[in-house]
Amino acid sequence: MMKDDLNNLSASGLRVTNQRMLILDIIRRKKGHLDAEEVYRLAKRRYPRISLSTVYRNLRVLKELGLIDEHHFDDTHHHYEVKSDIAHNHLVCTVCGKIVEFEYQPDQQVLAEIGNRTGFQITDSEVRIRGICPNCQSQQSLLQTKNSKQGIQ
Amino acid sequence: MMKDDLNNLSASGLRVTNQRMLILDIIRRKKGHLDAEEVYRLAKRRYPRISLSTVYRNLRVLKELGLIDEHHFDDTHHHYEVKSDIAHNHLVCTVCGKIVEFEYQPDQQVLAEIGNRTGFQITDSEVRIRGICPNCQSQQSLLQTKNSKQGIQ
DNA sequence: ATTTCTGCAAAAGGTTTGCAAAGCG
DNA sequence: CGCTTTGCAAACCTTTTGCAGAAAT
Repeated sequence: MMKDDLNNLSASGLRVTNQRMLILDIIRRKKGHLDAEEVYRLAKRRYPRISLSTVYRNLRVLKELGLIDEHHFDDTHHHYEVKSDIAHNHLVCTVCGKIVEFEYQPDQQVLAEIGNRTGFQITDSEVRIRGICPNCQSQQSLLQTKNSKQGIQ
Repeated sequence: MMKDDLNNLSASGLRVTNQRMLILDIIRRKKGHLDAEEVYRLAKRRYPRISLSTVYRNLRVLKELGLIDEHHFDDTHHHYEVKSDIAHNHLVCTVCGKIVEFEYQPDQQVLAEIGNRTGFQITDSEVRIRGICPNCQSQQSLLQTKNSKQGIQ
């Protein structure tokens, strides 16, 4: 836990509880994108009596504090990740849902121009690429091979 | 309704029902992004006995046929729009949820390079920009003016 | 005639909330 | 001690599903 977190919290009249810090720590340590259920599962290992609603409540608090970001990659779960300064873009596998980050900064002038044209005050941007991950590609070709042997199309 | 739609549907063994065509027509006519509830509301005006579950079922069918796209901009609703060939990127207002489209094509070489590096087979990309729309900007400044007069920070 | 589709109502599944007790400052 | 936070259970809300009757091919 960093000093800044304490400042962030107390400045907002929020309290530093074990549960809160635990949840933040879990998201920080874990590379990748966790959903609420996964955070809950990991949190219980270190603090068994934590409840799922506490996880949800704190994910919201941390999001509002700007310490974490919330994404909606698919239609079922929200995903959370640490907020970072570098542009974090996402590659999403349309088969298994796997998410891989990559760095890429769209042309700033183009963004500014879009802001001007639309009147939007731009806060951040993300490039999202959809595709099929290596693992699912090989599984699909296996499946096709198997099916063609059986005469299934 | 276009001839192609009939071909698409019958080739898949699907039937051309009033409800199905109505839903497709509504999404085609409406500029912007509708959620299921809005499609339902609009559909009922033209076909009052349609049910919400029929809307959901057909949104899924049309999505699987590739006639419409589904997006997850916020944490509550799915949004649907006609599928188009040009890259359609989205500007999302973080205050009111308003969505504005814009055209912009990220550098193809860069995308290909990301595909190579990660092993993903890329199907499509989208640039998503978050910001505050003109309308919400003016409402916020109004609010600030009002609050500062009352001594609220 | 056969198969798909619809409307209704009920279920599912992720997320939120009310409340009394516990915990932080 | 006062106010926030927690755990539990119940509520919520969007989306999905089972089923019997209606509609399309």
